Amino acid sequence: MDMGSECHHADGAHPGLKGPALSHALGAAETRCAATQERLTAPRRRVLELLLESDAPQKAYDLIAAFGAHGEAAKPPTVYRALEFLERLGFAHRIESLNAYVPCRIDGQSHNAAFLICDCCGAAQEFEPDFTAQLAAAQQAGYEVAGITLEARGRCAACRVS
Amino acid sequence: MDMGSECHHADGAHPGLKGPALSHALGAAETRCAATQERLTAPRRRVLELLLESDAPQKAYDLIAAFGAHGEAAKPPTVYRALEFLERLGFAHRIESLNAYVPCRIDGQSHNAAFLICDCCGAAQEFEPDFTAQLAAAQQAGYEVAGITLEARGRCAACRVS
DNA sequence: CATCTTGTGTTATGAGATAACATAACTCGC
DNA sequence: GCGAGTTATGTTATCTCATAACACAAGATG
Repeated sequence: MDMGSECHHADGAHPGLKGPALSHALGAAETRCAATQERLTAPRRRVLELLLESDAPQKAYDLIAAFGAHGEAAKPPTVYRALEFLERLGFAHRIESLNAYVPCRIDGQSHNAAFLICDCCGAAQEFEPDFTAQLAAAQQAGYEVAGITLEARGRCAACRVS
Repeated sequence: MDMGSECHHADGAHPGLKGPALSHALGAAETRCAATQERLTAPRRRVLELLLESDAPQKAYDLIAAFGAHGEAAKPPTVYRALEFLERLGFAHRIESLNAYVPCRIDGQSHNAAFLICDCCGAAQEFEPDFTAQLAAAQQAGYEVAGITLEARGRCAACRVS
């Protein structure tokens, strides 16, 4: 992952999950899938695991390279299909401006997402979007909105200090 | 440009410019460049012209193919550089979720943009964004925001009728 | 247990974007 | 005008990102 060139701050905001926290998050995903007749199969679970473990947005080919337990790469469709599934169920989001993926950090799955992306350290913090104003504008224009994504770039608190 | 598979509505919202209207828009761009010591060189002007003429978001390789006056294609860097320039000056926007480009339809150039994208006919309507709520959320998280883009997908008024 | 549907494995290729380097064109001071 | 510095372009090659297409396997349903 390209961290930008300006600074080398660690991303303390989302350290990535490991051990029990990781297992718990994966278990919760299992539960939610079971409740909706969806199948969290091995490759899907593995990709979600990789996303949850990481502390920064992951490129598809990073996931492909890291997929195998012993260093073997996956084939691209394996990972892209898993990502498609995870996005559909709200377990992951694609950050368009980065061509990268993050696990969803907000509880209830929604088709909307909003990110604060640090140009400096590469961190992407998800926040609960309030799209009231934009939905009103859309309605006025006669649009029926199916989903909104918002991506703000700038500098995070840690990088502003330096 | 992929128009989606569901419908075949024409995009009446942004018919694309031609003749005097096109010349006027290009002239205005010249003026704004002159005012800021920027150079609207031939390739930049040509790419802006192609964007203004079109009635839908244009893929980079569409622009590359259409670049030459007599059907010859441009080399990719020619068009990508022009797009970079046009984005920097606020004459064009990239729509991340489409990998496509549109001319700016809002007067004052800003680093923010918001789009309503029709899944059905492919139209992308720019609207004046009110990011008050999101900027407040960003500030609370300690972020210094340099730019925001918002992309809403759904169905436009014309496509909802059918 | 036949069949339908959904998911996976695999190969190949398509689409989107940029690195690197040489050349040309502005611009500014003289 | 003209040399030096800067900005833009032309060109080749390559890199990154994503999907089409088809065969096979696994779970679901009657």
